[in-house]
Amino acid sequence: MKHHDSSEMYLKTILLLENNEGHAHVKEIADLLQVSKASVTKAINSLKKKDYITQENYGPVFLTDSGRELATHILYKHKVLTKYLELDLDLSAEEAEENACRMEHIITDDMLSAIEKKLNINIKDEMRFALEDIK
Amino acid sequence: MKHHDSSEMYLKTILLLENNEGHAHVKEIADLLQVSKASVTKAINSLKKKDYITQENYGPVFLTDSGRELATHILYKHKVLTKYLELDLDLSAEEAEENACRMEHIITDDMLSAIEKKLNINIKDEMRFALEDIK
DNA sequence: AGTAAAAGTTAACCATGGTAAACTTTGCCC
DNA sequence: GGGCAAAGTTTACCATGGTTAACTTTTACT
Repeated sequence: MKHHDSSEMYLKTILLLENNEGHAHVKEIADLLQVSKASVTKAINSLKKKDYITQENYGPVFLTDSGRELATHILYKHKVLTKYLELDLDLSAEEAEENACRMEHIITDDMLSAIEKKLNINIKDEMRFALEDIK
Repeated sequence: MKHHDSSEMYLKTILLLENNEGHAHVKEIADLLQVSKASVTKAINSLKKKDYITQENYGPVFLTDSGRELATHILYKHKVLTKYLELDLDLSAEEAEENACRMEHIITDDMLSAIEKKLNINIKDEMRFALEDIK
């Protein structure tokens, strides 16, 4: 039984901050995810070890290519799931967001493909994300 | 950020064992969930504290009323999700099972209601579960 | 009844992911 | 440029949930 992988939430948040603010600072990440700065520093160290981000001491965080790729994929899943839950299950925007956020880390690739097929859209083309996408 | 709640998996497994075998022993739970007996003993102690199960030392485990209620609800969610994923997303039985198992612990009540509405069935009436429902 | 195997528990350990409090570094402003 | 506040880090801690190894209890067989 695996534990929840919180690193995906951090990556997603960093991507959104880079895209929207141009930089991802510890404080901003902590505020968005509602965790302490100490938790962010810990997560950063773990992500650095996996080469998903770079950071010089006391400076902001930057996604590496592979980090950006992963983060983008998670955000993509989030978008697809949100749309799907709204269109197919008639969930409100908030409910869809909430459930997408919980599901994006756990669904199988096959399930994602099935949803893409059902939506019959390519959300990749309209990938512009807002900060509210985190929750 | 909360960690994964594994207690739901234990409750579900105990319910299935009670229903199918008439008893839930540590060894059986460990085998089904593929964890060590030590992990099961730990989980049992935690579930006892929450009054979801009873157990005398070295004996089998029994669900309390509230434990059975919770376990039944989780199993119900699992069934509903599995059916939904099969019917609505055309997932194979295995893929549906796998994703239902991951989703049953995290979806909101509103999402469950939406799925029930969409399926327009009352699975509660046909609640007879098999051991394969765990995964 | 004696004993060996199976079942269950305990102890010591590991990793993850969170915290508060104390500390260091940075940046800004007078 | 001195000093203070904000930002970032480190330290020491907590809980969960897993492990192996060693121990205890129960069961089952001859």
